[in-house]
Amino acid sequence: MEATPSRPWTMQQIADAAGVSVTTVSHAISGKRPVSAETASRIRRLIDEFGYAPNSGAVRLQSGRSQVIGLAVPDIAHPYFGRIAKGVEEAADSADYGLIVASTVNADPRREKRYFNMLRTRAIDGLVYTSSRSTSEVDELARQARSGAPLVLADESVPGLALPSVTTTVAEGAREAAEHLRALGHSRVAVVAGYSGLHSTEERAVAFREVLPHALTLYGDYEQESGYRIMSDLLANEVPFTAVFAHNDDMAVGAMRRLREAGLRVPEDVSIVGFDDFDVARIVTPELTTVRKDLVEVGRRAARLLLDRLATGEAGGTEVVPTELVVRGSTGPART
Amino acid sequence: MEATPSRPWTMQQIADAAGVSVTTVSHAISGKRPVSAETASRIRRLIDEFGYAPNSGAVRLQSGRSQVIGLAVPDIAHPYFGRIAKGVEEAADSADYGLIVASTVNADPRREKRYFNMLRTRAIDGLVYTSSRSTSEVDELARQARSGAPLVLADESVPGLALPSVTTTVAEGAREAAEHLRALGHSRVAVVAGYSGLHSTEERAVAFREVLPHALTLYGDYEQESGYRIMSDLLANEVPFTAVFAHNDDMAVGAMRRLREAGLRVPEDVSIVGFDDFDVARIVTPELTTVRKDLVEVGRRAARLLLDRLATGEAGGTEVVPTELVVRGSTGPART
DNA sequence: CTGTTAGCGCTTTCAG
DNA sequence: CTGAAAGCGCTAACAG
Repeated sequence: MEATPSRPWTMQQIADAAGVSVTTVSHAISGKRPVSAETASRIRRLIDEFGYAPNSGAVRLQSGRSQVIGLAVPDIAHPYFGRIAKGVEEAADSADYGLIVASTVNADPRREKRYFNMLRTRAIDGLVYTSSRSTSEVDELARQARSGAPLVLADESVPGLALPSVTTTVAEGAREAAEHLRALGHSRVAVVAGYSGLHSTEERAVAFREVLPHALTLYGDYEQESGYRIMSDLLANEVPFTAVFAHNDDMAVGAMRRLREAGLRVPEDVSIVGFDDFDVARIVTPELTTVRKDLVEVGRRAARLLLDRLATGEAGGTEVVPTELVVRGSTGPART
Repeated sequence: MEATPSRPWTMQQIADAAGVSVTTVSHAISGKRPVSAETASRIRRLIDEFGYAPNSGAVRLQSGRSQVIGLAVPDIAHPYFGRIAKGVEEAADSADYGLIVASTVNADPRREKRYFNMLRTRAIDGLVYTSSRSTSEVDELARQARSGAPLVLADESVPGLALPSVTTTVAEGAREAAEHLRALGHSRVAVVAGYSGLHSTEERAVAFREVLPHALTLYGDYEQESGYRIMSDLLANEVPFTAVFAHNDDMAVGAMRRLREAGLRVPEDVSIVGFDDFDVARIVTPELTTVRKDLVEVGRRAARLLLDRLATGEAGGTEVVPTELVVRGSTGPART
């Protein structure tokens, strides 16, 4: 089998075939200068026939732009980041930009620097960053921001970092969840929170307690197992509660599993509210009451913010995507 | 705020600062030619100090290579493709390649052509393709394959297309599932299959019937709802069966939901086997017996196959990743 | 061990 | 409306 595709056509070859100069071919393609109708159509025909496409390296070198943006995520396989990625890809694609995905897993220092390096080599024109908790990252982020690199934060803003960002109304969401529970008569509520270092985790915890001041807050790691474990601890210590608010659906499901194992019924004995509205929320029985977060939209807007900046040169501000409480079967009146 | 990052340093500037020619700087970086130890270290220091990184457009134009590969997936937000993407990214990253993700959703013709176009513009050096069912795609794929484009198929091979690919032992998986059910005494089994057009769907259906020849096969679309719907039809027609084999976990869960609504117990009345071993398999009650597919490994190997080809020029062959039957609570002895 | 020179394929002045 | 020519930043002969 032949190893390498045949050498691609160059603009010069199209020009020769059309009997014009490369300048004319270039302008016929870009439309930045008038070209006689007849010549233009001849060139177009030749381009189609040859299957010519301009060499991206040459375009990039000449223009200084790569028409590619980057997306840094901890784990592309996780549905949470997958959704953000989907939105980013969608917006990038419709602006005719490519999307390079770089994983930030494991805080591997080499990988950590990778996307910033892409920015410096001009492999990408800008970067959508979904925050991790690593402080070395935050330092680098701050440095890049100061140097004016086109950077947008998606989903998670970093306090003290004046970077354009797209977040969601997690505080409102948490407040709504709390009000929903309070309206059902719950007053003793356990909160299964996310990483304690994350800004959005704190926002939720604080907002929730504004409505239910005595909510007992325990921190997990957003994984199902931590919901399970925290619930185990609560049960082992005979902590009295009639409702649980988990910072994501996975932990809610973990908590629910533990409750079921303990012989407690949802929602008769304990009500549960999750966060995110992922697929699991509709798979468990009863279906989960949860706060929906439109992460695809977050990704879409983050990319648009970045693309706008690349187009206009003006760093945009901050956008907020609304959350929405979705009431399903996992919440009911407090047992009295 | 300043709009654009300051113009990056060029190799010439490093050379001037070091008092040498660009050639020497270039070789000091690449190591393709000896450079005096002293000069080399001076250059290295300057590079660090300036934060210099070679312009990727220039490198690309010069070398004809972009150090980026592409991944075409129907939907990056779907955990199925997210896992493949994770493996591909991992392998690409460790070979110092970037990864451009292109979505192929909705069979939008413009998007469909996009990654092939990237190949032609040399924006990517090769492509990992996860098959869709669109025949226009298959034609284009065949054309590209013939022209020797560096292409690797991941997860799904296309019969009649001699392209390097990485698949899984779905037939063995289906056979194992069938044997497991037969050993439990099941003989009337309903199969909730995937898209009828997909090669891997047929493979599973055929292999399953080799063991359980009378299995009634009904085609769905891999979505949970289709499992639900197919189960409804089966029930409405009073088709007798004691077990269900679904081609993925989502459809298994849909079928399970419908069974529960009909008052049937799993596994006492009906046993269920899924496929993939996704998170849902462990969330439902009882936990799902399923055939595990290591999609991250599929992605990893597909990328490696592609990268090897780019490095050596030799198109690799076909690799197969093993599946594994995972027995959990959703299967039990046939009701007699 | 180092420098000079010629491009890679394209866009964009500057001149018709 | 069209061309010639000068680079964009880098690598790789070729020549010391």
